[in-house]
Amino acid sequence: MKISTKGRYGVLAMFDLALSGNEVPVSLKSIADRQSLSEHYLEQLFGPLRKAGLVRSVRGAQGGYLLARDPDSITVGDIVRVLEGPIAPVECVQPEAGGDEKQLARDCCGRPEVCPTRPVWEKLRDAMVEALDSVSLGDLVRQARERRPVPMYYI
Amino acid sequence: MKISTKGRYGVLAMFDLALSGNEVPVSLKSIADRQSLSEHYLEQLFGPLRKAGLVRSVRGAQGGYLLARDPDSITVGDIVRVLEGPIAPVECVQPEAGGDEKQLARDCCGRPEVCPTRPVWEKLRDAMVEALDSVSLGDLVRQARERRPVPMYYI
DNA sequence: CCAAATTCCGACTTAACTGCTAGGATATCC
DNA sequence: GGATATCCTAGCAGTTAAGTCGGAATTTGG
Repeated sequence: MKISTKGRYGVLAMFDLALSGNEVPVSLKSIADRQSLSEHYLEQLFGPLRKAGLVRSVRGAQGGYLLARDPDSITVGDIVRVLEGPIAPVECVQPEAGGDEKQLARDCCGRPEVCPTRPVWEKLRDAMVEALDSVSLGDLVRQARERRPVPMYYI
Repeated sequence: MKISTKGRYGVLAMFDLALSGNEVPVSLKSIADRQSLSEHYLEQLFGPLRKAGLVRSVRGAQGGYLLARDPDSITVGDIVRVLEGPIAPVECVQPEAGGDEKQLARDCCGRPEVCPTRPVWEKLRDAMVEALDSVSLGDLVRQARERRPVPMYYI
């Protein structure tokens, strides 16, 4: 029941990007240094994030990444879905909503009748989706600024 | 973000136990047959479940397992915690409640200041705990009976 | 135009975990 | 006493997690 480092590091890196203002590109190296992550490993995460349209890249010296959208419009759920796949505690409740749920319900667990435990997993899935989609990068940035007023040189 | 087969099979097997009335012991073999699971694999799950006090065992011929408590007092969360460990999306929010949360908060992610993404994981954890603890075996049994009125021989 | 910085891409590695299976000891009912 | 069970420990093949490595392509500053 854990999310992997992909999800954790991905959210942290995206938070870092959001906190950095989004005016000039931010290099993975600087993110890796600030957040104590492996630069090479971050590369693996930003490929999918770019393809999913959550970040834009700028190649070459002084290049890096920028959020592709407003921080308030990017939820933690968006990031997790890209890096970890569909938010679902078990495969048979993966579509997350609508679609061919009805059909899935019948085949679930390889039995013809409806799986008796399915309702719990659906409830769990919905709770997870709600929790992750209700928090945006903008929210995280504002929370962080409250705790540590402004990124300034006190010392 | 998936729960493993331990959790899935465990909940299904406990549901089977609850559905079976809890008057005579139910053997793992019969559960395995009904739910299409491996008997040997179920054994691995019922050791911990017994040690955690969720089921009682009766050894010998005509033996098997019984729920140790009222089906309404055993939640899906109880079962999942035994078989999958603490319900928490990341390690640094594991205590689930109270305790030395404050202290953990500071050391989280190996940095001295508070981890900026921690609030999301706490929110997710709480949502998961609430979803899993709000459903009992009794609830599942009643739901199942509604759909398939009574376990009777129709054919 | 060159060198440094940086994204981009794919392969490789190591360790741990998952999902079983095997075999046997012990207890109990008929 | 034999069939039926739980109990316990070990092993094992396949997958995944978490990174590492090396190098190509692209851009900027000097």
